[in-house]
Amino acid sequence: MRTSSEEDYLKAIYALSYNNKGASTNALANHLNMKASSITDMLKKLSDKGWVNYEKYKGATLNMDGKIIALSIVRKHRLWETFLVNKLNFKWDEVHEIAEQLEHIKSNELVDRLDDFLGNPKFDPHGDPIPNKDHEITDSRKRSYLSEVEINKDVIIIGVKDSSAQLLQYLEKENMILGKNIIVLEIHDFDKSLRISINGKELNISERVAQNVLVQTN
Amino acid sequence: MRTSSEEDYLKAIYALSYNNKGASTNALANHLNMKASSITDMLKKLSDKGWVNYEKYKGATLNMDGKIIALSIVRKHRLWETFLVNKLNFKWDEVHEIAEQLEHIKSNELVDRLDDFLGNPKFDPHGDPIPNKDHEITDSRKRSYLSEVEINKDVIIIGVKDSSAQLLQYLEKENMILGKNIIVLEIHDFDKSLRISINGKELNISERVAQNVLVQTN
DNA sequence: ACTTATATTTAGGCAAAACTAAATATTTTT
DNA sequence: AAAAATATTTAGTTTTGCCTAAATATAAGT
Repeated sequence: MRTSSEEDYLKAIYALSYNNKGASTNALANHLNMKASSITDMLKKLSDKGWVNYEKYKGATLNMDGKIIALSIVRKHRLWETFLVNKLNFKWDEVHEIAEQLEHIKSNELVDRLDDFLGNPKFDPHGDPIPNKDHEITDSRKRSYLSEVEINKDVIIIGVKDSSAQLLQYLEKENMILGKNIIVLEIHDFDKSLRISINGKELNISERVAQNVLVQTN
Repeated sequence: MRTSSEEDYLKAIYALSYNNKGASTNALANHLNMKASSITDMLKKLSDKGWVNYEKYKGATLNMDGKIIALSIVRKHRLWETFLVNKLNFKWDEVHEIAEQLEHIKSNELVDRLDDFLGNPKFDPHGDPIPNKDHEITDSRKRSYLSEVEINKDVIIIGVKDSSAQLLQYLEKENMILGKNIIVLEIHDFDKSLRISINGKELNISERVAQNVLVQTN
């Protein structure tokens, strides 16, 4: 058995691990809004429980068991977000906090039935892939940030990097919502801002925004 | 703000309070599977927080604020049970434990949207009334236990008293499920067991079972 | 009413998960 | 390579919510 708190740590380590590099104590403390000493304590515990590889001063990586748990939490989080948006008509910027709670509900049966009820979605409302029952992510889409897309290529919005309410509300206002087609018309040399076409309308957006909008390019 | 644990206590006090009589320490300890000393601790705390009237050796009652919280938890529990049965096709004996977790999810918006999504049900799958947004229970049905129904009266199953898996599975097997019509044909003097008619079929059930089946009599 | 039984509270303790402050490692800069 | 800066760990506390054991209050039986 495991606590919600332990699950949060495993998810954080998963989120902060890139290309086989582990998550550092400070990165975790920052991500989880806790003090570094609390992280050290918990990493020892997670290591004792056999979910995490931890060596003093060297950060933490997930082992197989830990990764499976982390992916099952991510799966639950993204399925619940899908439920909230698709069934209860929440906006995509309103669901994160609630899903943070729902992801800790314990019942495999529940998750799998929810998955079926939603029609076994492959992606959540933010465009992030949903791990399947076997904890695998099979995402065949070619994705990149809008800031890196070549000119005149037709792309589809599939998500955001920063999912803060501010950004999501901005996108909403500009009608840059999930599933919309976009063409990058021009990139201004001066500030790297973009002129894009969406719904036949033209629109300028900053580099900052473009760096946070995830698009499908194939 | 309040913890899940505090919510559990408030719900328990609500459940154990009959006709203006409060809940005793031991009754609460028994209901919550805890030791009496733990109950005393928490009653003091809940009293300090202004939700509970507590006097040493005299048990606890909910005040207005406490009652509203308890009813909001009951509301969430019963709405989630309805969701699990009506939307995810769980059986009514499988949902209690999951609903015990879901009832602690914090978001008024979520509860109200869930309520709408389910079509504002008045009763949960066990036949218990669901408090509305204003924490009111408006149950106009005349209900009684099957053991108390007069002979030859046509009644409808609306719930159970004991919601243990054993009983629910027994009822399922005998096809005594929610919404079914029943007529009590005879009550045997010897052991107070009942011969009933359900779906045109006749069937004997024990007094014990009849005492736990809730029916609508009007 | 007095004794026994039961219920409740008090006192002290423990584990989880956070914290602060101080000590120690590691990394970076000069 | 030494000094300074940064990162991490250790040691000791705190709060929450439970526990056990002992003390006290209330209720029941004769």
